[in-house]
Amino acid sequence: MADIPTAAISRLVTYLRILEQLEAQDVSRTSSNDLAERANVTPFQVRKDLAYFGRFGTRGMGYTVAVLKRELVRVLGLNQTWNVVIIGMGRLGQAIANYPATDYRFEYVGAFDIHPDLVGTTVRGLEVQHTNQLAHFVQQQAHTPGRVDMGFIAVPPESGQAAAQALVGAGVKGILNFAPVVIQPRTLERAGHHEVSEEWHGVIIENVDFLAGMKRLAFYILNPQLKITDSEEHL
Amino acid sequence: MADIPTAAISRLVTYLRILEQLEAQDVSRTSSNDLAERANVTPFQVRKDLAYFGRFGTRGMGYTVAVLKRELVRVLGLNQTWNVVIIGMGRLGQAIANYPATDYRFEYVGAFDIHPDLVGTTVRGLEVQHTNQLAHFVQQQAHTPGRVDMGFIAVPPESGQAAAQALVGAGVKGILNFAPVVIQPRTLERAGHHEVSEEWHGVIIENVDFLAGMKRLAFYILNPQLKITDSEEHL
DNA sequence: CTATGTGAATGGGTTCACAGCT
DNA sequence: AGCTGTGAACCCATTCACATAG
Repeated sequence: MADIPTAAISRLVTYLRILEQLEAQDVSRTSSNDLAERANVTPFQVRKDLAYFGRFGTRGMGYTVAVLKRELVRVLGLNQTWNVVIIGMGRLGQAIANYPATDYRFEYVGAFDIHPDLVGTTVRGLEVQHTNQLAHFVQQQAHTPGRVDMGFIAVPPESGQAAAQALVGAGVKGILNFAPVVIQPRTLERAGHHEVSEEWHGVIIENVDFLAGMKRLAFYILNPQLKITDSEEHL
Repeated sequence: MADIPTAAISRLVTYLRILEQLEAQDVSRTSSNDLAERANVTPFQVRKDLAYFGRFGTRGMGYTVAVLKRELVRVLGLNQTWNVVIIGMGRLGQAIANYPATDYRFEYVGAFDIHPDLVGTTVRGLEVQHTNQLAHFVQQQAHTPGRVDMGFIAVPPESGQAAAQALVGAGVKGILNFAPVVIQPRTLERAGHHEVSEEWHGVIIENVDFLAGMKRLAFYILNPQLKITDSEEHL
């Protein structure tokens, strides 16, 4: 397995969501055509995306919803538990923690903030700890079932890099960054150097930035002639 | 102006954020190299992206922060007011409405929900109205300075399409969708038909989906060999 | 000499046509 | 016959090299 377009991964997530929907409606069979229509892509795209990972259908028949769903869950790594810590428990962090139906065994195991008013409060059953406890907490959990797999950054933009640094320094390999700032995959002191420092090696950063979404939307509304039927349909 | 990669727009938003940062630090000049490093892209990319819209630099010198910032603000359409309604005032809708420093004149002018416990409450100075008032509200504001330019969808996924339909039916041309569902650019009854119905013509949909972000992150952590230095750096 | 702006080349993602099962 | 799976064609975004301006 090598060389898979990142956009394909985003689409797989969409296909999976559609399959869940179909299963909830007791639909047991589907096709590349059906999936394509529901995902707003072409049937070619659906088949190609799936082909990166295997052969999940039956020629002449289509796909079995349950089978394809199971396979996509496996491909995406959603049949295992992912333990998450959140840094920044302001309104955004709280909204994330309390978002309903975080299906697929994403478990929030730690919540951190630096604000005295928040430290000690309880959010979704977690006592908010001071961020300076993060490294200690992560190392404490390292060899237990509560091992920290990902960190979510929900702090103000000016604290984003420091939060990322704290996570990476503690050994966390995956970051979902909600702060409107570009996380530099290197230590701050070394910014300017292009070498990725050792502790940042293999760290994955995903961004979720709704302020950017607002601004893109403004642009596209002003420039509708750039007929982007999908704009960022699959982000 | 024609044929601009959608990814370029995402990057412009990033460049603008960097320019704001530089301005706040009283840095008055920059270069494609400097911007590239801060945005985690190549200098070629920066220059090409800017070239789609004009010539903003001085050869041999670089860019003036204030000038480039002003030009990007203009290009992105952020020197005008954008009036926004939010549908869905649960935790997510509230977090969005209260997010600090929604700079650049995005103004929340209406908040809607169908839940009786929420209707009538006040969020960021707005009285939450019942969603069935949406069309009336939008039409009432249509020819006033409070004209609705965009709608944000922050409802549960099963209500996403209905919320979009309500917005489009009311004449709103831009949708920022936070619900984990693919909005179909057609009326529900006509789903299955490929023609985009009249009222959906020219409607722009942008998606912000953090559940999808979590799932992509899980995949990339499991498959680090797909060395995606940027994964979805610019979404 | 420095750094932008841009036409040309490259590379990779999407589209296509059809081969391959059922 | 029907629909998947896939090598090849195509197309478009990124990369590059260099001409241009200061």
